[in-house]
Amino acid sequence: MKYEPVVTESVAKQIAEQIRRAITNGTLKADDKLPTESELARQYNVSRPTIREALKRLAAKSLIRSRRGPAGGTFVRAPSAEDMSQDLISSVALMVSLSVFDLTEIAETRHELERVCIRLAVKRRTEAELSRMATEIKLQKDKSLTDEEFCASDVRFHRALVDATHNSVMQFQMFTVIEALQPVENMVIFRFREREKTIEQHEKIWRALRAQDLEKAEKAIDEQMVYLRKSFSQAQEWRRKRDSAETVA
Amino acid sequence: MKYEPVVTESVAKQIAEQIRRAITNGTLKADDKLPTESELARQYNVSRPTIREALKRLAAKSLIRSRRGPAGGTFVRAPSAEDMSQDLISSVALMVSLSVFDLTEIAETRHELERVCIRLAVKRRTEAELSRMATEIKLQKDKSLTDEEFCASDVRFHRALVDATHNSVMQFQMFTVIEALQPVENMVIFRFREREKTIEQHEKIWRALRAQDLEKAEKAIDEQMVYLRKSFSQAQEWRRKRDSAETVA
DNA sequence: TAACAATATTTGTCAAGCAAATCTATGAAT
DNA sequence: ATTCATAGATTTGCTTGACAAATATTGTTA
Repeated sequence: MKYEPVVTESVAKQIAEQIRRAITNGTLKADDKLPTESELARQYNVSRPTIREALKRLAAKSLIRSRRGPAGGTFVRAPSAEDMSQDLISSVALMVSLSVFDLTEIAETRHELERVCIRLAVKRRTEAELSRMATEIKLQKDKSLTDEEFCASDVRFHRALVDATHNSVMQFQMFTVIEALQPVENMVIFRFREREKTIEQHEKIWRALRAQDLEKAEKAIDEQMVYLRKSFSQAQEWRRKRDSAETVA
Repeated sequence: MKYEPVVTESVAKQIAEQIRRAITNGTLKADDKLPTESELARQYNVSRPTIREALKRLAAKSLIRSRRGPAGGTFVRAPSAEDMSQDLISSVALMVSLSVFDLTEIAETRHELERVCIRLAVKRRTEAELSRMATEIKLQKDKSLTDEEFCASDVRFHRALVDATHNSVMQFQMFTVIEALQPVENMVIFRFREREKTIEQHEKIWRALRAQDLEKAEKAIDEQMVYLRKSFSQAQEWRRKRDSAETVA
């Protein structure tokens, strides 16, 4: 007979959870130093390897960092938005590769979020973002750019657009979907998209943003997305054909 | 003189990263069994505790799970959207408590995302979601409900609204901001919001959704958010006063 | 045949210690 | 006296070896 998975959680996990709570509820603050591993082992009445397993769990979530040496030890680390963004992006990438998330849904979400961004950006964009975007557009016109460089510039352009919302939560959310779509988007750009058309759309967005013309801006975003989706389904079609060809062969 | 933090990453971290990549790129699939810890230790030429530290890092990200016994071992676990959502929510909650994210920004993001949701939901809502929402509205009218129960019902109402988009990525994103705002929102409801007004707004949203009337739906959402923000700033004001009073005392 | 017990396998934990990093303080050379 | 090098001291990183607990399998007995 099969046993049900045991309910008792490992000591290491419990300790990790306890420390995590201490961080969450403010008992442990950023840059606070935890006791040494030996000290923790004594306090919790467990061995040092067990403590280490607990700490590694927290380190995996970048809640703590450790340094060796006399002034070293384990310190609480305030997770930055960047850290979390990176984590989230890699998780989403994994789920896309496992087909948990559908690319079509990601594309739709991106479109809708970008519409939101443009609404906010039209109101709040500063010269800083406008000039960042202008720089990228200029760069994109350079015919000697490789496809990789062009894609990277495309990402930077959209990042500047998101930054123009001046809302860090919005940025956080948006980066996730932008990055999750990036592999496919690169493929699309490599195979099907003409640079001229992309640049033209970027310029439309930029002009609308500079003029703070919401209507034109939304139209530009929609147009861009219609085009991206068309290329995107072309790419999927192409990939479908290639896959079925491989199956036959 | 201070040393720069050492560049060499720990062996355990490298191994964890290697296994993570194997999962990401499909070399290891869901429910695949990894070699035993001893076997891995032999393969990587490290000790078992080191392997365990690596595995615990992955377990912390719920990429693997372990069972004891002869048929036990370490198995690759396909992370579900639920897992990830939970992870993300707890991370965001932490960052809110550390003031990395501003509540005003979260509120704005939620408003904008909810506008997006309503746009999609108006087109795609099914009877299932409509009836879930109706159930909650009915429940909310029960005067004997505790504040906690009322809040929980409020969350379920909005969850149904998000589900009506039938876009799992959108749901994923939305749950994050809903949950991140929840503690404050509860406080607001407890102290400042009148239930009748909240219910009235829910009903407006529901009717617009049933009629698939986009204009009315957007208006209802906007109205709700104006009200929420007003209560929200009242609550912040109240908290500010309480804090400064404490400082004086 | 069915219930039960022994056994093997695998993760969980412990113990003690060495290695590597790195800060601090001491001492030597200028 | 000041600066530089060097020798501890301290803390994490890692190893070895072993035992404990969980649990599937296999054999034994009623």
